[in-house]
Amino acid sequence: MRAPETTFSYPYPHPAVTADVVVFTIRDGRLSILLIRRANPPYQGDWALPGGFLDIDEDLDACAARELAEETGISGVYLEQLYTFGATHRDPRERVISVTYYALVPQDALATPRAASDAAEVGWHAFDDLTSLAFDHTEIAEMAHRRLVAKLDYSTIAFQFMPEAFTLSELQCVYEALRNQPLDKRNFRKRILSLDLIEETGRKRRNGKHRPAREYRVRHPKRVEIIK
Amino acid sequence: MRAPETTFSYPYPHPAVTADVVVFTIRDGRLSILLIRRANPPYQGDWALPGGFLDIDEDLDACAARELAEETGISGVYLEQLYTFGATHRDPRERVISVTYYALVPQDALATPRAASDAAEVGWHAFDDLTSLAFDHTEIAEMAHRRLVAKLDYSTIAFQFMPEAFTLSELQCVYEALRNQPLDKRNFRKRILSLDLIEETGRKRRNGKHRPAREYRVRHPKRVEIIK
DNA sequence: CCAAAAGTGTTCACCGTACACCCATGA
DNA sequence: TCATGGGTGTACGGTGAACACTTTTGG
Repeated sequence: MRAPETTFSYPYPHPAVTADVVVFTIRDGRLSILLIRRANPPYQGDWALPGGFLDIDEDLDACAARELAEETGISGVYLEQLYTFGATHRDPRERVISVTYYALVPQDALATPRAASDAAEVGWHAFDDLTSLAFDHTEIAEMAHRRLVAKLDYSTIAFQFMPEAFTLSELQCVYEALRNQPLDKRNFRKRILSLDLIEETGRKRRNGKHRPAREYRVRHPKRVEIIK
Repeated sequence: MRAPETTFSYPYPHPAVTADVVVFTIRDGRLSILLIRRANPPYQGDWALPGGFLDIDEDLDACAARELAEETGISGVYLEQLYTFGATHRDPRERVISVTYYALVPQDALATPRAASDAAEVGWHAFDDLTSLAFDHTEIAEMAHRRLVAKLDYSTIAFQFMPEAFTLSELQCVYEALRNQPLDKRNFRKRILSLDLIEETGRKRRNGKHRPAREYRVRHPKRVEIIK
């Protein structure tokens, strides 16, 4: 550390620090992310990730959760740190270090996210249709997507997208949306059930003019963690 | 973003930002990390990770590389961002956000790292013998270790520990040190060679009173990347 | 009885694992 | 000739992938 230890704090200029969040969900069978249209310059009118400045006495994780709640009304969801972006001119106003997170929101939990005062608009956007976002947020969203897809293979992260009760077909749709490819129904069900992670609720889901599907729930919701 | 857009910069206090690096190598068949004994308070006399404050016009990655070079003389090695630690009181002096990295140093490249002016001492320590470090650096080192071990399974990261020319036995020692368990020689060689990533140099290594070992090198040193 | 999604087993190829002996060299 | 690490092949079991038909309901 280069700080002169005799002074209270490091005497050189400090950068600003923000937490920004890539919020994923599955809507209509498509992976989607939540964006905010910027009400003010820079990038006024562009879509951006929810996020904001770190309070000086606030933990990083708490900042991400708070900004998410303030700007979109979403709370209580899976939230994990992704990466820290700190290129020197990523924000034209001043030096800003962005500690980024990604969040996974269950399919049903969303109704409509509410817009906060400093956001002109909040909305879900299909990930595949993203055009360019404000700042370096496109790059951030792409990294979050790569991480999410990679984690599918060695974790049970996909369950974070499910409501409390769900059917195996719904779960399969989530996997298919994330991988962007169809899966074999029999192999999928075999693999999921062999994890011994979900159990039948006993109820059935009537969903149209066809055979009703069994409902399942996660056995121990507290620890839907990495398996492997 | 909550910043009033009419002012040039965010008017609330900014935290300090540091880059800290967990430097790994293999010494005498043991995974080791490079530590610096702190010359000044806080934690005076304790061992800590190399690292230091971010310059206001410097990229994060550049800061990590610079601090590593300044404090230990090591440069040109594999360096990857790990995680960002930002608990509110992790540094007693002021609010400090630590963007952490880990580095992998080839076995031979090291002679002795040189100590910088503000470090009383620099030295390699067997990872398994670590006692507690300054700040939250123990936690950081443990996370880096978990990441390193996890990456062994789906990447070719272990080659970063190898000098330009090496034998298969040496490579196997590296894997064994990282996993902390012995591997079958035949299976190991089969797996490594099937990657088609290394080639014989044509030379042999004479290393005592026994059969000489073939030397290998990485085929395309530029892209020893994730394989899977 | 027809349309639509739910539900169900078997076969095969591949890969990771277990396992033991001969080879080349220096002393 | 002996001690030491270098170098080699096969057999087995488990896992992931391919693949098609019957069941249950609503209209």
